[in-house]
Amino acid sequence: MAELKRGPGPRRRRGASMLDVARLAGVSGQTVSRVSNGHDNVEPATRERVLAAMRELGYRPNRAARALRSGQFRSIAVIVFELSSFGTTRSLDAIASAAAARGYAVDLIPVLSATEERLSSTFSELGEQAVDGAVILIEAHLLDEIRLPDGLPTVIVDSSGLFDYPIVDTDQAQGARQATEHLLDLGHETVWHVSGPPKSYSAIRRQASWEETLTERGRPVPPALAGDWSVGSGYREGLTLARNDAVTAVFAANDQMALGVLHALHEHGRRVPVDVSVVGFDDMEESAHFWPPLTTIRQSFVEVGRATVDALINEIQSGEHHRDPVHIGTELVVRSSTAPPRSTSR
Amino acid sequence: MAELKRGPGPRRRRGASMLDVARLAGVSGQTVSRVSNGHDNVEPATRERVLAAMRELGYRPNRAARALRSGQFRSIAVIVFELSSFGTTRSLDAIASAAAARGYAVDLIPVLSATEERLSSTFSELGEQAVDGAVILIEAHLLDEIRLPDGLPTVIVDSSGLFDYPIVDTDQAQGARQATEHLLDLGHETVWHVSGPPKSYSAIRRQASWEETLTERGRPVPPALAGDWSVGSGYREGLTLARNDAVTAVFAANDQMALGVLHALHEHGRRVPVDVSVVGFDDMEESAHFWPPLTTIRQSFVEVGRATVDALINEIQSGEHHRDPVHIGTELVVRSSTAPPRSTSR
DNA sequence: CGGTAACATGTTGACGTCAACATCTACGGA
DNA sequence: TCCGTAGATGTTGACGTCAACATGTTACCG
Repeated sequence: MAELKRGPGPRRRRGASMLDVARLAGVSGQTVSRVSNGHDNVEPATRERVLAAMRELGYRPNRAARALRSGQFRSIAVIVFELSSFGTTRSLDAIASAAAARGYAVDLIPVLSATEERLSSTFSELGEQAVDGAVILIEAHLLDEIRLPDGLPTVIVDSSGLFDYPIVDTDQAQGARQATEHLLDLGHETVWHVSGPPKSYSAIRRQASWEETLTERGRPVPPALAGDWSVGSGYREGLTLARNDAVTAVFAANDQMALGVLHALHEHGRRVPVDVSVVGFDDMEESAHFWPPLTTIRQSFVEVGRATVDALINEIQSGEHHRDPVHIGTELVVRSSTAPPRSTSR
Repeated sequence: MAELKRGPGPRRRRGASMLDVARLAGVSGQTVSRVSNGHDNVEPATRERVLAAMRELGYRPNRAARALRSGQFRSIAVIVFELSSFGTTRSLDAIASAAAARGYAVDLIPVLSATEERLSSTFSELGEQAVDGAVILIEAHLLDEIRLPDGLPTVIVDSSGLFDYPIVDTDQAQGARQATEHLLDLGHETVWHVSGPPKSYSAIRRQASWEETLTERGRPVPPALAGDWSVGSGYREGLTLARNDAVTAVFAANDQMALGVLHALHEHGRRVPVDVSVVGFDDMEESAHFWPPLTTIRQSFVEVGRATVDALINEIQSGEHHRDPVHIGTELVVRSSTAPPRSTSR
């Protein structure tokens, strides 16, 4: 009976392993490992032979095996709510770059917005992810109902400080103060505020600082209008502001809502900045080309991302828990959406 | 001499393993594996005991071990150039969601924009990533100089079709035709075009389709103005258009550039849509609140993401290579930035 | 009441890597 | 000459999981 011939061994899909390289180079697997990891106790000639074999076989170390052996995945999870928000996107970008620079991969874990119930299941699955740590880019309040996996190093961006995790964030208070003071300094009697979602700590802090600044200066504090970061909410609240002739200065908690406010003001024929001045927060790329170009508060997402990754990787590698919050400074960018009030009434 | 007491065994950082659970439940590791994977050949009572043990120990399967055993990582890489572009962000979001729904993790691999040289190194490292496949969200032209890892299933979003990888993309031609025809139907003599970067295939196809539509209708084809997707470039080219009184209709290859064009037109006192009509492409959330609200072409990033992930996972699991490009339809969204020309000159 | 199918459960080994330890070689000093 | 030593290289086993196979148990059949 004819033998079953299967060619030169079963064509396995997997790539070449260390042992394949070792065989080809006529050395032991361990030597390949040493070359692969750049250890220096290898004869130059041997190293050459091994490298050649690697090249010939297209050898790539298997990360799964490495991770299994070392217990480290060299990758971190970033948990995001949705990417539509400008800030989140930029933070993610910055975090990914910073992580890559440190040799860590980034696992993107999206949480469905509509079905928040899915959140907890996502989190419970997080424990199964092949990651050494996690960055939470979600509005922190959602964490109330959530149990983070025990023992997984975690850093939160945007938080109340109520949680026992390191926190990295833009200095919200500073930014809101800069925005408010800029408008007051121009001569406005007071400043109205369109806030972010009432459960976001970033939003809360921006609002608190706006209020504080007004109070310090002895100005009346108008009721804050609650938005949700979206352009649409800015427009909605903007309509209210547009109808109120007493409004001469508005501080929106982000640029997107500021855009909505501009839209509403335009629709109602209120001129910007002649009748009403508007300030945003974020300095997204588009803001310089709004009509009129938007005065805003610039925050450094790159720095936030770098600091976040630093804090996380530091905790992963040292096991230590840095509780000190890190705050990244902000900068006022003046464009043409702000000007002195038409008639300085006082 | 006193013994070194170290408590109840060395406190290992690693979580409980299958064997720990097995021991606690008084069964073999294999039975735990069966419960863990939902096989049904386990006595209900035993299953209960195992589940209880899992709960008590907080057991989570180790993905590295699973991956090593099975040769599958259940994760895919998404290679992005930068996240600043709206389209990329939305695609990424959609891909991440679709992948999560299929039980795959997403590895975000950023490629530095400034140092394009880093690109190839990133790619060579890609082989080391613990992924089963890759999605390329980069402008495909960058791939010319790049060697993709052999044998790694890959899908390209935005491509010329020159590569031997499955391609998924919005139907650029259809969208550009809709935009151009909308303006012509309003009575404009012809349509000017601010294109995307000349090396992006999406941009090329939008431009080609714009040109073709004009030609079909026997209209003059003005020179295309080359932008690079950014607001700033839209503004720059917009200045040229604003100075030219012959321009009554503009089709910008994306909403961000359209915003720049609006800015330039405003600055030069050209009214939109009275003097000039403008159409964008993408329908980003902000577009409805530009001033005036932007008429644009809506593309379904969700569908593109889903189709991309489907194609990729399909290839991963079946090993088959679908070469047919997938095109996702577009939709014209009419807002107030377009209107008939002031005086229908003919 | 032996035989055996059907099912629950256990045992073994291999996936690829690398730390720890074991050998082996070459060379210098006494 | 012999030993010690340093450096190169090899051998072994374990990380956690799961497919394949082995064993045990029950129950039903003729």
